Amino acid sequence: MLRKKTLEKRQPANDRTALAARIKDVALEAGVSTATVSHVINKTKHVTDRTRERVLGAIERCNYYPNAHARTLASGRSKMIGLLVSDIANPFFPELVKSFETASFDRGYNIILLNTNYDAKRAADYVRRLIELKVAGVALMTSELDPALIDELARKRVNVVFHNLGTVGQHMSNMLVDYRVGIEEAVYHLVSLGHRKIVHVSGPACFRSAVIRREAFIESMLRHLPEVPATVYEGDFKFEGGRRAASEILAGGEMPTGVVVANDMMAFGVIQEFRAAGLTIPRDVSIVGFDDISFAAQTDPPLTTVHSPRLEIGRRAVEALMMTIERPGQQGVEVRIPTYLVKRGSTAPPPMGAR
Amino acid sequence: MLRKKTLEKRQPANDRTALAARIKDVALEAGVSTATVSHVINKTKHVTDRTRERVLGAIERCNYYPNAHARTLASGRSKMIGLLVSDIANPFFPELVKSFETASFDRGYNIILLNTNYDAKRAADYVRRLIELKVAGVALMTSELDPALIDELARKRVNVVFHNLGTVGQHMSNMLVDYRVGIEEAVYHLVSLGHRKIVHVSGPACFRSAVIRREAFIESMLRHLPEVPATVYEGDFKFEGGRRAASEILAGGEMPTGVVVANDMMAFGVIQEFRAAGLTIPRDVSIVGFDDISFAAQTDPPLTTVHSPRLEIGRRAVEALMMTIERPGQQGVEVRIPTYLVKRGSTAPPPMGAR
DNA sequence: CTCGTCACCGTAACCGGTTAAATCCTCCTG
DNA sequence: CAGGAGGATTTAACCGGTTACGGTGACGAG
Repeated sequence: MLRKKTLEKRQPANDRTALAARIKDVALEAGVSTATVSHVINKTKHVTDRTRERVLGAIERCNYYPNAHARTLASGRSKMIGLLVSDIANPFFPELVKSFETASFDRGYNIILLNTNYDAKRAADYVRRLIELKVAGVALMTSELDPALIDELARKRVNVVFHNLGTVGQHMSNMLVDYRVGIEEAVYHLVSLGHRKIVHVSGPACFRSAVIRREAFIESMLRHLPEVPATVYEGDFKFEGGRRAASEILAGGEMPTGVVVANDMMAFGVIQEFRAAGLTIPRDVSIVGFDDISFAAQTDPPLTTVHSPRLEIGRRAVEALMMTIERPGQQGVEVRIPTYLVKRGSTAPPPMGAR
Repeated sequence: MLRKKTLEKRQPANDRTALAARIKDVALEAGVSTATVSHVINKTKHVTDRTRERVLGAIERCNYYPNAHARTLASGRSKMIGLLVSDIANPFFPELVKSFETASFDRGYNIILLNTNYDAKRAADYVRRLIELKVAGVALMTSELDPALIDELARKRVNVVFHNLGTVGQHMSNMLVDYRVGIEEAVYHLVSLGHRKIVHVSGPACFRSAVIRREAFIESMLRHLPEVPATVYEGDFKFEGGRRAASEILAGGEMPTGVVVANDMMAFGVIQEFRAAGLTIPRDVSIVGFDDISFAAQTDPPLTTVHSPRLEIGRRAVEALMMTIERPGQQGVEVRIPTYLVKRGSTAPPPMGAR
């Protein structure tokens, strides 16, 4: 890769244009110094109109693309953001990624997407790579994070934004998605329709989000129906888990009239299993999902579900990062994002006999 | 960002460990030159076991992370790949991205995800950024690509892999997904079930993939039912477009017994609209989708659809890129990936009266 | 004992930019 | 007309690595 010595370096700029022109070639072509070219590109110093035009013309003629690596190396500023997600194929993430990407793009940043696949070791490997890349910031939209990693990020003074995790601090922000309000609205919705036998199908206990939703459900039940014991079936956040939970419910003693499910995929599984058993939704049982994935509006019946604002999470996460990137030493922020119920067709008053 | 002069540079390594240790600090700590450290890290030259251990120890003690930018700048080799997609929220892409990411990770590459949102201007902007980043390669998994852009990539000798597009050439490969075989299987499947009145709901004519599927449908019909005119309704690749197409079909004269739909989302729309009109799937009408998105297996009835192997596309795209990255000057490859029919519950023999 | 070879390691140029500080003009003021 | 003042440019050090090339010491052969 090293260029041959003196002679070749003196070759006219246009010999290089076919390949990669360097700032030096542009400077030569424009008859100015590399510093001036740099200042024109970055608008870091005032330059005469005439000079600027000469430089811009030269850039054009050389078909010059500044080398981003040389740039960040010299300036210490990078235009890249790392985005860690657990599983991009999980319908929760694509929209989050999309809005995150859009918001980053608008600010001139590129994102490096990292899919941990729920693997903590892999997440650790990724974090190391991101540090080596000297990224401007990292968004950790996953849950499987070793505290040691977070320490490492803190030591390296990397700007970070978490998703329902770490405490905020120097260059560390947190997106606090409030699952509670959504679950509360869901339970209240069913209760005000007249339901009293309401159960919950939760996610796996190893997911923090699942636990929070579960606890929120229990709390809400206690608030609205203190005399009814809150029953919970554990699923796996997947379609099959929903089916299994539903068949457990069917096998159990008393049939509930309302089910609050911890995510939409499982809710679909529950619905399918109930249907297979001859029940009609929402006539016999009301179902509430969680997430409001894009499909939820288009199933039959359309799913009543708690909307978790993925677009907003992505956008606000970038904003939070920008805050700490642009003002180093600034304290991070805690952004609270509420969830809310979207009423559709999978809920209705309980059947007469069950009231 | 520039460090203060001479004195500070002489400070002992451990003053820097808290921040970012440089290769120089590691060399000092190990009592060797930076060249040796570099060789140990990259295994580019043989080094005594004793020396290697000293270096590794120093790296450990300094908590040293090599600067990736300095590395690519000096070596001219980058460990990043650009991945352009049209819309990550489109259910076709997440799995593709996932397998692409996994395959890249395994080879030590990081991916930069770029979402063009079907916007050619944006795609152009992205390509420019990627060139500035001197990425090792670019995967263009979108359709809205200006030929001028492709020229630019060719001029800059960037390794590229397309998705059903550009011809292969120097450092340019192509993933040729064969929609034809899948459509053919779909039509043949319906024909052998006894269907004769089969129509197609296509995607918008501005999508190349939609046009190919449409033409494949017409061809297959001509092959199997030369006496029946092939009817096509144009949709938009979205749920709503499916519904609209279905209502057109219902409004039209003769009701078909089989519908081949150009993607699954529209197929769901078609099914919903037919149901609303009192029809039962597949008793009254058989529906075949295209894509085999993960939901397809879990709807009611499960959707018979053409599987388009997204996981394989991602994996093979990375392989193709690696080929041209590792052997520069090598001709690109054309990878042909077939699609195939997955029979599920949305197809059945036509109703008796219609045979 | 001298010399060549070989294995190992260090020196220093270079990658392509940024930017503090120095230089060079031009113009204004006393 | 000398002496700044101040804006436009240039000079050159630096970012943190890689790597061609040269130097050094041990050792075997002549």
